[in-house]
Amino acid sequence: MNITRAWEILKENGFKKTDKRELILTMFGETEKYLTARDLLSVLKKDFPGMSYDTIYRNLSTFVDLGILEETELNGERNFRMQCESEHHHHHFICMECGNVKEIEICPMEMLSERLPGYEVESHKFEIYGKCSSCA
Amino acid sequence: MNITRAWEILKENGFKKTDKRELILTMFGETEKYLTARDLLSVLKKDFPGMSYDTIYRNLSTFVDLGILEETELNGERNFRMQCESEHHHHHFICMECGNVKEIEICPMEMLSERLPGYEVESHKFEIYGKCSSCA
DNA sequence: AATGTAAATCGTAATGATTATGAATTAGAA
DNA sequence: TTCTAATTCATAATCATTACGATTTACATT
Repeated sequence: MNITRAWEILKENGFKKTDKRELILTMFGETEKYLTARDLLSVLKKDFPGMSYDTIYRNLSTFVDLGILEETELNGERNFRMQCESEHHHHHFICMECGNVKEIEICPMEMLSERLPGYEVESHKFEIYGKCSSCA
Repeated sequence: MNITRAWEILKENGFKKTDKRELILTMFGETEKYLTARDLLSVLKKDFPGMSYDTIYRNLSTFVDLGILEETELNGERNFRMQCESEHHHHHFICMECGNVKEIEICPMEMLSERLPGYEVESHKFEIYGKCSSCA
């Protein structure tokens, strides 16, 4: 996902172009790591001292709903990052040291669905945590 | 994990036998579902009106540390349940309707470690959510 | 059984993340 | 330029969780 595409999606869904959204998207565009609401606010405060959590969280929710961002929970905090370009379903290795994310191409559900007769699978979560090659 | 074994572990580690712990363990012993701190308190308040979250959370942490309970995060809340008897590593299907839990014997990490050269895997999370056969 | 002491609990307050609200501002269409 | 709904601001409320000092309790020891 790139910023241009993000704006397209926003426009298609009737959302307006604001300087706050611009900055938030820019921040996500510049990193592949997961960011928290706090991460964003601490940076955005510099340009917009009046910026409030309301603005952050409201936009994060919008972006997740529109598939611009993806979300996960780490240490009891919601974390967000740009939705992956990869068109195919995949999972993540997350480095707990530097925050870098590596895509895992394999999905365990492929070989598992047949093992759950009668069960209706709605979603699943598969994430690996550890140290990336640079941090290890 | 049964309650008798839980008390053994507590005793081994120098923890005392209290009526609060007794009730908490009983609640977990009666269900295979995940419970939240709120779930516990709402029931325990009946027997101990003065019971506080401090007591609940302190004991939940203790139990998790000792391997008596296992923990997961669902909808932004910490959820706990009796640690599975199964001696071998496994994962869970969790029914979002009734809360029932089914053990998944397969672990995706087995066939994945070799695909992460240089990466140091510390932990992983694999959970499946949906409706169990009764609820589907 | 009485005593001593560390552990556990109580009552309550603090914290941290997230959500909500009403007033003021602004983007973008008309 | 004007209008209006969307957005933001400023602030407060909520919810889950953690912390703290005072009190009580389990249980080992005498």
